[in-house]
Amino acid sequence: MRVLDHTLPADQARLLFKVLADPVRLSVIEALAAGERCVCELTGELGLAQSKLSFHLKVMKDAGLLESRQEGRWIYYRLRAEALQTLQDWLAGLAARCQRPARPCR
Amino acid sequence: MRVLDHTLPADQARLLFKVLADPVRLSVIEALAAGERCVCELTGELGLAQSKLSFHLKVMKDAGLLESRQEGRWIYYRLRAEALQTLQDWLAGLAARCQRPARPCR
DNA sequence: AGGTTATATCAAAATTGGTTGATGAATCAA
DNA sequence: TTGATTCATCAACCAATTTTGATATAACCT
Repeated sequence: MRVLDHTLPADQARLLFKVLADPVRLSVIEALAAGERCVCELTGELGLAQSKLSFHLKVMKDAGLLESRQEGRWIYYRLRAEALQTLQDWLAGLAARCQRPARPCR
Repeated sequence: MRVLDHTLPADQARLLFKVLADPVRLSVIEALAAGERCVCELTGELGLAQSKLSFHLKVMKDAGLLESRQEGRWIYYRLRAEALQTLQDWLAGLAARCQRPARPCR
């Protein structure tokens, strides 16, 4: 088994975790968990400056956590369930491996 | 339902995500997935400076992802499977409703 | 066309986070 | 009790990320 067999998926998971590790982004994510929203709704609901929200939406979209569609001058964002599933799978894999006793050190 | 019912778990989740968002910490986690280890084993296996490893172990422990026990002068760390489960549950909760289309924005 | 609204982008400033090397505390063994 | 070993902590430094305010772009309306 080569080291690289791991590092690639782990690194993809890591990028998603990084995205989830920010309070502003988490608040956006929780809002989107209730369903799709346009940017103007999110700024209102969450009380965020527009450029700030826009920055975080881009980070999340680039990481594959969100997708968007345009409708007139509004842009609607939603969570990508696939990305959430990827993370759940990664965590499940980790949890599966982590039940083992100690070897004494020394 | 009070706002705090959410914010507390979300914030705990956020701390766990932060922990998982770092490559050094991920390597520690993968090592610990194979079973409990003492600090000196981890420095060896992962080729990390001792103070660096110690810093990251603290971050992980504070977030509730690791627990430790002392045996003589060695300190053994292990993953808390519970924490992993918390995250999986949190992610599953998000995915449940996230595909609902938006009501059109005005 | 000209004005307005929704969103994105950018550069500078502010903040946060990680690394390093040195020092400290606790345990053990001689 | 001295010296060695294991681990934690600290401060200084450096790197990455976030925030802010300003400006750009594109769609829509009159």
